[in-house]
Amino acid sequence: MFAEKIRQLRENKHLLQRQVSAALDMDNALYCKIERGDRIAKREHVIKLAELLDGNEEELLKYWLADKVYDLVQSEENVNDVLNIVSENIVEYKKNKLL
Amino acid sequence: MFAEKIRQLRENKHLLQRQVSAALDMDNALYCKIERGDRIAKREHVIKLAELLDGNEEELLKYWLADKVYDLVQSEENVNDVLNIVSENIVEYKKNKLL
DNA sequence: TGTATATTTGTCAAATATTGTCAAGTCAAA
DNA sequence: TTTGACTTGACAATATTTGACAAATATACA
Repeated sequence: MFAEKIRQLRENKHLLQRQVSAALDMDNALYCKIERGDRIAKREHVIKLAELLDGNEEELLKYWLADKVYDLVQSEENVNDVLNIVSENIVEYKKNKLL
Repeated sequence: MFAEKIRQLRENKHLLQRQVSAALDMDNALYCKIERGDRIAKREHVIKLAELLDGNEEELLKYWLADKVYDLVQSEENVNDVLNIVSENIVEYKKNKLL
């Protein structure tokens, strides 16, 4: 998801992985893994990527987070049940947060 | 969410934290934190808890995971957008997983 | 009040997980 | 067959999470 998006963006700009990873001050092996989805980027990298590749930061962050969420729940049988519990209880969660 | 559930279950059985934590072979300070929601239990502990407190294991696991998901996304503005992305792409995610 | 027991909190060390680096690998184009 | 881009795997460096312990607070009750 996130991986595909940044690859698209990079290719649209005709940039090499090497160039992007240099701009992010990151080993290109690591960038490669991120772009292939076998490593998850850090939040700060997502933000830099959005800027660098002229992507929509908010959107990229959402896909990046979605990947992390999936990562967390993938082992569960009924992923949707879990997502629904979260969704239905957001307000409640926020309340408890204040304590 | 998960925290409240296990507290309920424990109180229903008239057990002390000390007793539950002993049965789980866990420091009771740690169990206390879990029951208050300031620490997240390990999966194995959730399973043992379900058994010990006569709770529904599957349900407890779902609430436990929901907490973890919320933990992950709470900083994001539109949590529901993120959850929807996951939900809508589960099939797609599973496909990519195979590679 | 004073004592005993239960729960909660803070801090630090140990365990685990994540992120980054390096060297070696594949692949395609020239 | 050399070159450049990308990929992979193993390991090192960091960061995060979990657990242990001591001390603080709360609750019950003689």
